[in-house]
Amino acid sequence: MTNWRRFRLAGWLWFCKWRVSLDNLGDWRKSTWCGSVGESDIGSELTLMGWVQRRRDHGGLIFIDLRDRQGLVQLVFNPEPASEGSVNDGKGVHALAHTLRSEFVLAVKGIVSKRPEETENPSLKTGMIEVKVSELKILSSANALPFQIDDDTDAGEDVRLKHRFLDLRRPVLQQSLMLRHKVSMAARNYLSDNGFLDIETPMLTKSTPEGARDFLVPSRMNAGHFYALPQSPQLFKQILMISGFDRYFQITRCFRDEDLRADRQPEFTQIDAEMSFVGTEDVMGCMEGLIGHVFKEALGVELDASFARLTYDEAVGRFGLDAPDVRFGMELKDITELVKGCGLKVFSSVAASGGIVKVITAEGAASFSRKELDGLTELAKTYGAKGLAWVKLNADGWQSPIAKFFSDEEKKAIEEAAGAQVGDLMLFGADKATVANTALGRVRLAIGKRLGLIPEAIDSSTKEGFSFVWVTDFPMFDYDEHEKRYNAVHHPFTSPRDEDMELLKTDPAKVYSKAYDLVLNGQEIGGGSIRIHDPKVQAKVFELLNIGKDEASSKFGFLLDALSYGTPPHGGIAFGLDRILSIMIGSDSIRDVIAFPKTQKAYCMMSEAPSEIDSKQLEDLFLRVTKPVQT
RNA sequence: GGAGCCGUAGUUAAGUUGGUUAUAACGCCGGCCUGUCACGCCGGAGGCCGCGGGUUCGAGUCCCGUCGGCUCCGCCA
Repeated sequence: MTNWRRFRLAGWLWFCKWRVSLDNLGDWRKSTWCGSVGESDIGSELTLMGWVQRRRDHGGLIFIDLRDRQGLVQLVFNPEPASEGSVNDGKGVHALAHTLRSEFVLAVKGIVSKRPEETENPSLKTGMIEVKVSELKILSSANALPFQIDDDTDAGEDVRLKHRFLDLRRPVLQQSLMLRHKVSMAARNYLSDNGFLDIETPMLTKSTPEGARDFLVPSRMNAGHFYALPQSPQLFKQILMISGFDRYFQITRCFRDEDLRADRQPEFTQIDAEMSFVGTEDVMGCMEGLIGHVFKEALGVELDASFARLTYDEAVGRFGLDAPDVRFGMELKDITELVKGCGLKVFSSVAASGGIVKVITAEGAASFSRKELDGLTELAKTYGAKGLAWVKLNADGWQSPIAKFFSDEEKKAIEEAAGAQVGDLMLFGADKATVANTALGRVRLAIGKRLGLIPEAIDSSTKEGFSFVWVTDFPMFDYDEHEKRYNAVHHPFTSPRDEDMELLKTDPAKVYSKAYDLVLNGQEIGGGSIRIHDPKVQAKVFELLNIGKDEASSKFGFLLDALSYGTPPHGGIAFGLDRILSIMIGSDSIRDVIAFPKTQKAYCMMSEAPSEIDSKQLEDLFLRVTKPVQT
């Protein structure tokens, strides 16, 4: 490079830095997505727009990976002059390219060319071609980034959530949200094609202290009165059935002011549907069609036409949980009768006092270390178990702290009931039924993971990755020992089974409902029921739930009123869209499928909501904050 | 309400028994570089060790509290 040329270039670089104004888009329009440029475009001039993924500046040659939602394409900047009449002459384009940094937004015109021999990049969709840039516009510059825009970025989730606008540029999140769009469109199309009408229900609605805590909205027009954000459109969709719409659906936000989990956000999205003149099988059948359509459209996976069924009692009895993971066996076996007279007091006394003793057998797990067993015991304890007895079945018999309490006959009978072979590990839960089932059910899942029976990453390209099961026939009520009253297991509008109607009066604890949950890979992804359409039955259920006449009429008066004006038998279901998606993409957290999720303290790290408000706003709403502001 | 894990440059991490000037990688800034694609090479800047208190001659390190993130129990009809 001559001194003169060096001087000219230095001048250009100085000019590029000095100039503060960015280029205007002008009449440039993109001709295609960066990630969609292909070999068929070779030879043609394209206009591309996107973000600078990475710059590889060789001093002479400069390579830029330009990114948009479809992918990357390599731009090449040559120092040679470009064609006449371009917005920058060739040297200008090249010099300008030196100033490019990560996440600058560019518009370029250039010729698509086949890459020279040996420089193709097979790991890139567009790796056979590159774009030789003749004209460049810098539409926007960017500050140094808090983290790399990259699928395997190493930044923590809190950093990413604070800069969610950058996080969302990562291809993996772009793809998740595109999948979300596909799922939601497929659901809409299926439901619409099957006669369901999309009808909106209010977001400002009535607080119903039953169930989850409400998010409340103060009413300026009505001092001291509050709306609640809907926990679900439950009552409104039933009203729509009573109004004669016959089939309704909505993909809608629901709000619950409860503590968060990996699979629970304060606002989440339901695919909500309701149908008239149907029974449980009609709803389940129709929804199998919905789920099948969604998986086909969104993932290209052809599911079985119908899903497995388990009653609630079977699910809890065999798997310990009402959302069973049926991808593997290791079922719970009841040995209460066998241990009634055994020498181990923990077992015999539980058996004698109405509790249950159950066992699971982990194949080949006799090799588990003491540490692993302790870990499983700790796990069982978090679910209320007092401990977790274990037996390693070795060639020479039981290796176990509890071995000495059992006779040879008892051991043999237990092994047989448990289906245990030499080399297996038996784990026992002894407690009241709910505790023993839950604890063993959870231990079963932990061992399933440990033994690889639950795959670490599911294969979302085949139906084998997805294990659906309906859980039906839930109990109507469970008894709240603290408050000494019945609670609705599903919700207070769920219909009892026809054959159990009489039991409502005599033995409510034995009444089963027409409720059903859909479980996918051990996670509840949806649930619904046939509703009560007889006001007399509804009144009886309220009575059992200890909801008095006045209370019922003040909380649900409009529904009770509506029920008495000609109500079709009806029922429906709601799916957790976020949960379905997180399973589809193999994530443990629904935050990965929500554009702007909140932290465990229900805080948005990007917008910094919730926040304090100024006193004028409070005055308008007739509110006074009593919490100490800050100490 | 409770349990556990975590918090050190922009980011991710290391930091010994409590002991000189707190390391590294990536990123950033500057220079060189015409076939790279995690480009390469040379140089440089960058720190309230989350915050507050305590123990100590001395604290990133030990103790107490607190704030924040994550996971879980309770809660989520």
